Amino acid sequence: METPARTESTGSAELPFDVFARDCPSRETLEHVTGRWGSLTVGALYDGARRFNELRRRVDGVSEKMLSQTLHALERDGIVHREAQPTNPPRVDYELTPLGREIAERLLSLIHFVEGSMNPVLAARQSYDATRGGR
Amino acid sequence: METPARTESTGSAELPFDVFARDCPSRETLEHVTGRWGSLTVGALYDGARRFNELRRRVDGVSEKMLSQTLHALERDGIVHREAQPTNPPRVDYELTPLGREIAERLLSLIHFVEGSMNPVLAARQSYDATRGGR
DNA sequence: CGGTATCCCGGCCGATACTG
DNA sequence: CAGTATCGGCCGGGATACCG
Repeated sequence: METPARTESTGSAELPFDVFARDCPSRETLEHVTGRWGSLTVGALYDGARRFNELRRRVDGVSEKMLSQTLHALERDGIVHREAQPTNPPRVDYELTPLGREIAERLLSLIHFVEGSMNPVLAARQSYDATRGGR
Repeated sequence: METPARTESTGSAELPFDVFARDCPSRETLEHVTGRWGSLTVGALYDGARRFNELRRRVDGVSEKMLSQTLHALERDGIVHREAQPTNPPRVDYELTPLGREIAERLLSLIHFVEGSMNPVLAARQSYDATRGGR
């Protein structure tokens, strides 16, 4: 595994990869992971391996195309492992890699916090809308 | 206004808001926070208050329109606080609310981990592309 | 079951111009 | 400086049809 080099200050010039820079590849990977379907897919896989249609049911609202596309991007980034069994009917399992698991932990921390913060958020929205009216 | 006595803290039991459900408002807020510009904007504000164009420079590549739109969504959700001073020239500061700061911590944990994982990610990409041949 | 290929629409997003 | 208004391209993403 890699060394947990402690870098918590933003704007640090020490890291070779800076997500705030427009051309940094880390921005792409971050979007794969935080994107509309990426975050939910990674989150759904944290429980364990799942099959395609199983995943599709869990990530409510995702289309076949988008799930397939999302899984490919995540597989390419080494976040998801795809294991196909040449049986009939075919069975394919998707599961997080060790890297993916670490990402999922941090993602779920965020997701759960957001879920638990929705009452304040909804209150803030009402307050905002009341103040601004329609504009 | 009557306030629900229920705590908004993370109770491991069944949450009223489930991001995996298609119609849950938490999914919108999650997207505001994890979206292409939302994640970078929240991350950039973790250091402290910033002015509009200052923020625009920090979040490399964002347009005025998208930054404005992103900030409005975050403000409406109670994640960012906007403070305008009626001076000339005008000066407007954006800063995270306490809620926003908690979200930013979790987001930055993810961002920094992704930045620090880019070498394995890039290696995985090359391996994937080599296998598939570039299709 | 587990996908890929194709069509196509809505809206995300950038560019530009304008206001206070 | 701190935005809003408008236009237009492009692509995210849903629907459908089709393969192994």
